[in-house]
Amino acid sequence: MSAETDKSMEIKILETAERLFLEKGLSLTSTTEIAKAVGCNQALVHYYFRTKDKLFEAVFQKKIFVFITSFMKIDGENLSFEEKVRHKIEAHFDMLMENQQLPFLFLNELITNPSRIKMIKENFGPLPSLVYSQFETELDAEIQKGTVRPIAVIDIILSVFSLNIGVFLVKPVMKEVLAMEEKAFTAFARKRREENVQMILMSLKP
Amino acid sequence: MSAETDKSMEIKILETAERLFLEKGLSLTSTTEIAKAVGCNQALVHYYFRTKDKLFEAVFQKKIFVFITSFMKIDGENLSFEEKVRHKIEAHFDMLMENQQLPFLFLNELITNPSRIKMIKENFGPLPSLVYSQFETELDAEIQKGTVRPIAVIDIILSVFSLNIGVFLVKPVMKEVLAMEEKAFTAFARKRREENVQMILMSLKP
DNA sequence: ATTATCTATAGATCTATAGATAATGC
DNA sequence: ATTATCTATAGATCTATAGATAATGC
Repeated sequence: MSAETDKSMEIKILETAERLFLEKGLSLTSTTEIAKAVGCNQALVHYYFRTKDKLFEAVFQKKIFVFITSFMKIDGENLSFEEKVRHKIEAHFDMLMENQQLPFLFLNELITNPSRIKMIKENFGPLPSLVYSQFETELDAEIQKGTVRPIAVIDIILSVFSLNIGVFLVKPVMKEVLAMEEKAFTAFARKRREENVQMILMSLKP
Repeated sequence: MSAETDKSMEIKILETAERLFLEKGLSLTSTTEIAKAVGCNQALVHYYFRTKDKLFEAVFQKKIFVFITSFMKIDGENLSFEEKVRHKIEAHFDMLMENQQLPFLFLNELITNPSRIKMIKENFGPLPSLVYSQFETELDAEIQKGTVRPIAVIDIILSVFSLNIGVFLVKPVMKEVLAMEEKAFTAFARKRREENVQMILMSLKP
């Protein structure tokens, strides 16, 4: 009895759905296809998750959680502000490295179903905004001290998101146009990780 | 006889398809829906474009063209390197401002149909790489002079793309989470335009 | 008894095409 | 005559559910 067969069907369905949704998005993945990949019949998918949309929501929640928490790690108190910023950027980048299709999944949903964003907001409660305002306090202190130029948190976050996510969004194009192999891309991404950190840190200089 | 009725059905279909594909992507737009929006029957869509995929390709080509040419404008010779870079970033940003759903369309296709990238490559011939290598020459000259730190063109392009596109990708989230109106977003985007220019220019400093 | 899994099917799409009719260009 | 437009339909999905059967927990 392999580990695979040990897993409950419910979990197998969820995991397969996750894989397929990440590969091809919600609308191009059918419950029929999920069932086929799992090795059960299509009715069972609906037995456990009722509707395709609820199944997707379960996957989406999991992934949103991974995404959001990566940016919320609270660092040790003994680090300098610059080091804290570096760690946050790197944590975010590393999460993306581990979950390379994640940006595509999110962006896809942003177009087709903006209402799912509301769901995120409601489900995560006050934790993200707590972390946000804590970072804001630290940032403002640095600005007061004159070690960081006046800048809003939202601008920093947007720059980090953009630069980090951009590396993975452009991946299919680079692979095609520059005939880049997976290994070459990984090397490129590693360089970009540091490049992104440097760009952000430089942009904070007064 | 309004201007609308004057347009040939073929053009009306193409324009409507463009609008719907940009709004909801390829897979969520049916030829039935396009026909309904145009005001003709569904068979006519196929009469002019044979398949839904060919219709999409026609739209996609047009949009890719807009996207690529925005980054290829050749500036006057009398501008400094820094000013040329600024102009390129701004041209790219302005094109996105005018075509805000474009990044979503592209990213959507990157996931579902990476082979369409190949099509782009083949259809545009050597022009993009000519502009690319001309920019590379100018960049290398600056690096030689010591006015710009050693950096590859691809890194600059990726940073510009990421920062510019990021503004529009994050728009639905900002509108939802920060309850931002269209007007507020436009103001935010205008600030980001200059912010992005500054970030790139700073990152080029030796 | 309850829960998990299957078979079968209704009903709603959707794409693409065949074939009929209307409009247009010589 | 040729081109544009329509009606009708085949065939392929796909989602969701009803109802039958098998497996499991007391």
